[in-house]
Amino acid sequence: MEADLSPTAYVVLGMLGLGAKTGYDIKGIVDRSTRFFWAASYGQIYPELRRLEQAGLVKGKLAPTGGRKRKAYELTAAGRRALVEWAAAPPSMPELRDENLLKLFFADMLPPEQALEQLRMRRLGHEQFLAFLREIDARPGVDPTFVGLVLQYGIEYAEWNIEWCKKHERRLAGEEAA
Amino acid sequence: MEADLSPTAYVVLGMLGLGAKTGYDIKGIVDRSTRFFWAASYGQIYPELRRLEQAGLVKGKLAPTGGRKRKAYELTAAGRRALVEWAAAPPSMPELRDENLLKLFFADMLPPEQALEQLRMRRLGHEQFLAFLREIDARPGVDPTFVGLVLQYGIEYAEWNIEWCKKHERRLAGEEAA
DNA sequence: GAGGGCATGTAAGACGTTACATGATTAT
DNA sequence: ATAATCATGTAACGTCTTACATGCCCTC
Repeated sequence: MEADLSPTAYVVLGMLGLGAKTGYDIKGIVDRSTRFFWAASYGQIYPELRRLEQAGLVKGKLAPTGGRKRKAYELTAAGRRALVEWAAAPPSMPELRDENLLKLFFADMLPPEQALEQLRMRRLGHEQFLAFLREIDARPGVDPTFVGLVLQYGIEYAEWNIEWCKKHERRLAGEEAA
Repeated sequence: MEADLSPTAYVVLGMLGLGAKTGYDIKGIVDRSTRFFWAASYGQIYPELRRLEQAGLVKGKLAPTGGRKRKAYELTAAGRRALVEWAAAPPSMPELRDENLLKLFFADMLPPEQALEQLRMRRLGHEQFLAFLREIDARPGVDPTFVGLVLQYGIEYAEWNIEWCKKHERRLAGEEAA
């Protein structure tokens, strides 16, 4: 019905749907949840909130905490509809953006030992990432089903990557020795 | 040593390193290789080639095919150094961009059956993606080690995603029935 | 009273996509 | 002939990051 919005606009709508109130709030939740597969900065969030308000998809009211300026937003009925419509639409072909994979792709330019080292470092990156996600997972509080599912996805994805790197590290190290 | 370049600049350098000659060439190879984890359009490639030439990292010479305008590029020594330096640098924390995962994250907004349908569609997307990669894999021609490794990564990644979706489809379908 | 968290915002610039425009060559 | 492929490019627009600027509230 309405203009098509950017994925980031849906992040904003979605976070309001999950109970975020302010722009600051949204940023905080994004940083602890979606940021590893979809990040957002203040420079996007605040202007986006205003655009969405103008489009009638969210409604904000001033809700200062003492003397501290604060604007609390809510989804409107139209905003909720837009969010649901987007969430139900069929997903497109997977297309991600992984700079580290790009480095690996061009690792043939490196001497073999350094190329292998790239693989090890990729593994380390995912090990750190796994630790980060496990920490989030350990926090008390019950997540909605799919929020929890995606966190679980992140954990299993990191684990899978670690195993994948190990497997190919072994293989390449063996070939190099041979 | 030199200014820091965008990942896309390294895609251009890297493809020249792998034997691409023209901008058109680079685009074609990207579309058949890195585009699922790093895409690039003509609107980036041609201006980037000129920037890189000005920076002395690539060198182009006119090499028309008959009456058809054509400019063939090569890496300079400095260009090769810049590429190797980047490829050897430690990778950063994984940060990808997956809009479909975002939809899944917000699927709690949907009625359970439609949410489950999102999971099924994510699986279908990865099945198509797998078919696409297998076709590339079946083409004759020997890829350099890490180019082949990353293709293998794509295939295993898609397979893993398919299994992951199946597992959670079963689980959620069971819970829904219960 | 100092530091950290809460809260809002902007400006500049980098990055990237889409749509358009043009034309030669090769295969059917 | 005509469609596909080779080949180059630009302009407009949209997206996103970074760095900066501001100020209140609460805890130590």
